[in-house]
Amino acid sequence: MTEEARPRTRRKQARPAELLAAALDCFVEKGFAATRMEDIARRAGVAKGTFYLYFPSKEAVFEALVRETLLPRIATLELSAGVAGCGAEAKLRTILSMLGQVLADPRLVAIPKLVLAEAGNFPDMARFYRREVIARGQALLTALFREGVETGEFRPLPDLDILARLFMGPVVLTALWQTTFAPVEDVPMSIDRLLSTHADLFLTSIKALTGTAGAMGPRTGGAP
Amino acid sequence: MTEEARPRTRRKQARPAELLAAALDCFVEKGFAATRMEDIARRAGVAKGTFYLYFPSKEAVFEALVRETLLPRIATLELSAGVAGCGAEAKLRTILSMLGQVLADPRLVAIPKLVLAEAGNFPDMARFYRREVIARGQALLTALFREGVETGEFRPLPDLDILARLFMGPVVLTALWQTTFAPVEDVPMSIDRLLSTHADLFLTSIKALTGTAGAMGPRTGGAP
Amino acid sequence: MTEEARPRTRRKQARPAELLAAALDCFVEKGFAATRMEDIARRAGVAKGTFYLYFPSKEAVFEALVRETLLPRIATLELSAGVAGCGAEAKLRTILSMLGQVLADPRLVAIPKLVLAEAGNFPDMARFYRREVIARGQALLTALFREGVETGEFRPLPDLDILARLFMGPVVLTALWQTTFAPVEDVPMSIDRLLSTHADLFLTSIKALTGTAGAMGPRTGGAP
Amino acid sequence: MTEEARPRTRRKQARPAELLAAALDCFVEKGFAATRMEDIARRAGVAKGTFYLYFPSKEAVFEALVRETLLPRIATLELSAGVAGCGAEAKLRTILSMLGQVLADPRLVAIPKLVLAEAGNFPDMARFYRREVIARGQALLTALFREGVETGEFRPLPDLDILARLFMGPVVLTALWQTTFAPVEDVPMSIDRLLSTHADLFLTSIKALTGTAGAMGPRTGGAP
DNA sequence: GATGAATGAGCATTCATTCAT
DNA sequence: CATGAATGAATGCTCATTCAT
Repeated sequence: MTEEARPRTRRKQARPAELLAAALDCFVEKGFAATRMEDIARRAGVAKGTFYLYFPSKEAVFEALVRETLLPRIATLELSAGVAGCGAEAKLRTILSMLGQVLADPRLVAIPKLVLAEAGNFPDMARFYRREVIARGQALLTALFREGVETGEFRPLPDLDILARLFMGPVVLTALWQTTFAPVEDVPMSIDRLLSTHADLFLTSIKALTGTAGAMGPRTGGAP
Repeated sequence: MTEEARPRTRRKQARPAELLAAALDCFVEKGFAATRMEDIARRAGVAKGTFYLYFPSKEAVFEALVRETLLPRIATLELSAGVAGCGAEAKLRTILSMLGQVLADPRLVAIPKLVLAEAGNFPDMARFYRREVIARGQALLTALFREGVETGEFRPLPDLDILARLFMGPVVLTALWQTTFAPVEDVPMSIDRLLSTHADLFLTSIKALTGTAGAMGPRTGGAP
Repeated sequence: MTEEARPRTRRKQARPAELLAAALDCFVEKGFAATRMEDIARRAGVAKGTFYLYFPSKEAVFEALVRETLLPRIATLELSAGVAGCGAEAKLRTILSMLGQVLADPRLVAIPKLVLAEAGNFPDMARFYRREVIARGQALLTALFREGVETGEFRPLPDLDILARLFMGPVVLTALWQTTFAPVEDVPMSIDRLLSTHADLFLTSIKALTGTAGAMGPRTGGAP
Repeated sequence: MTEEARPRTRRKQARPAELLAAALDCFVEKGFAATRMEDIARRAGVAKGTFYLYFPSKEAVFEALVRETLLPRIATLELSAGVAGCGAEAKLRTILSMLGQVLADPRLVAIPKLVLAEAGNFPDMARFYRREVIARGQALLTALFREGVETGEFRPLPDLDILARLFMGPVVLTALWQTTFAPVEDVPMSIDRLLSTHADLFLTSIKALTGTAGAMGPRTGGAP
């Protein structure tokens, strides 16, 4: 009843999101350039013209998609980095695990991939992504590293920017793997395993020396 | 003399390479989809039809480009990894510095970027890349890690595959940065600095504990 | 009170005229082909669909516009030509001055201009215009010339039809100028001056010789 | 032989003109807006794409058409107005007869008609026409009137600009008639008769009095 | 071999018209 | 009566590919 009460109106409200979802599906499947407007429309269950009632052009959908999907994500990350009461290491591990969830969702990883693939044709989009996603992510990580250094959790660290990039490197590689080779590849990669190994290696590299003996002790397992 | 003796023949021999070079220029500049056959032909200084005497289609150029450019690269890497007489660490650093040279050359980084961007439209190409570039690179790194462990340079390491990925992560991220955001970005990133920091962090993480006390000592700088 | 008593009814009565006015505005601004139904509707303050309650198609508005606007005009001209008590010359001058008013009003000249521009696409409209406007105007002028000849105001004149066309020529040219080049042109043309010069030249050409000597002698051809 | 020697080359040379001719045919038949690119191409006997090898857009054909057709015409008129050895009256009559030929050729009159009809959508074209056709024509006529006044052929005339417009009025009206109502009308109009009557009336109005007494007396107003 | 004119399928976008609410 | 969301046919333009010279 409620659902069908005013279908016309209800649809009207839902349309943009439906179209965006359909567009994402298409982009994921065949890439931006190879996706025809009609594909998107048909997948959303509307006629071609209907599309243009909601988005003025193919590029516009792309932009909206990036905007709607990425910004909430990064905001969430920023939030979780801001909570007090736990150390920098814990926050970094949390971030990595949240990124792990993104990496595991094909529809979510697809967006950064699209931006990368189409950046040449959409410089504005590239700039937007750089400013709103990368720069914010980098700022977030840099702040965490500094926090860790200041609290003594991490040893003195130069080049926090570079550190942030090294931290993200495996994440980016995995994103690419998931979007590019996973569809073509039977042997799956364990994202969690990779990320937790990354966390272990990376964090022990930058952590302050605790105790007397070998810092690597715990990781080496049975080292005498 | 010999070189210019039979210009017609010479040209005929050189044509495919000239066309590939022209194609790469175009792809770097405007991406695969946005490059028209005529662009490539004109840049190579031939007529549109001439192109088809050497390559049957646009896709074929792409494939040839990847084949011709990537395979020698990876072969070189394999060679340098094979030479005896130096430790695994030294070899890993050498590889990183060779990759650094690739990263610094826009025309070279462009190719993996193209593969990534167009993988969706060229599954065969993705498979080829996965098999001939990634798998071989991974095998190479895995072998090096194993070598290091066996010689006692590195501590016992599980999951060599994952390690290889972690090792490549920052390289991939940098490649993407160079091809995607560098053209749009004024603030340049120091590739060498990033890679050497990566080498330092990563290698000390996996190296066997030398000496008695804190393994991180050297890196911490002022450790007593 | 009466006027506002039943606004709904009132609006319903006024709608067609409002829509026609809006349509005319649009046609004047951007031409018939470039005017979208939505433009007209929005300018009239109604929704697109409402338009179709009053006019079945875009063409229909056009036809109604011509019908509603032109017929009263020509009727007025016919009336003023019919009044007795003044000579043919006076009537012709009156007509010219009435036409001058039409020429000075952009919204009025626009209609004939539209008919001309779109005649190819609306043969029926062209026929209607030819029959109801041109033919009646021509009949009116022919009658006036004949009247002048009969009363001795004008000299004997052959080809009254041609004369009517010559009389209207400058009017038509001015209409075109106003609708086509005036919007694009800074140097304005004095319509009144042109029309009065036209009246002077034209009328003295056809008037009977007054005074003693044959003023028009040369023109009469065979006068010794 | 010569004709078919190098058909490919020959066609290449002839194509633009063929396309222009085809376009004119289409425009004459259905107007600019209603003419589809494919109509033009098909009528020229080529494929749609071929059209774009020669003209970058629909508008471009229009412009080329106006340029190629009108400019030579007006140049011819200017030439014939420049020849010495005959009076201003003779030259005006010559001009009128040349215009008569234009008016009699449907394909020729169609062009000014198109300009008029589409001026709203192509302000540049309107400006071009105004500058290159109208202004030059007007200058030409004005010069002729001045010449006649100076040689004593014509009586002193004020407002030469207005005179030029009055002279052209019937020509313009006829042009419109031919393009707009003639296709819809069975009763044809004798162009020659109209133009020669126009010449007679108009010229005798402005000619100097040749007889004894002041023929123009009445018109000059204050002549004693 | 080399050329470049010709092709025509393909696609983004527009807009008059309909009809469920 | 009024609305405006939905439609889909229509059209300008692009570009990979072919082939006569």
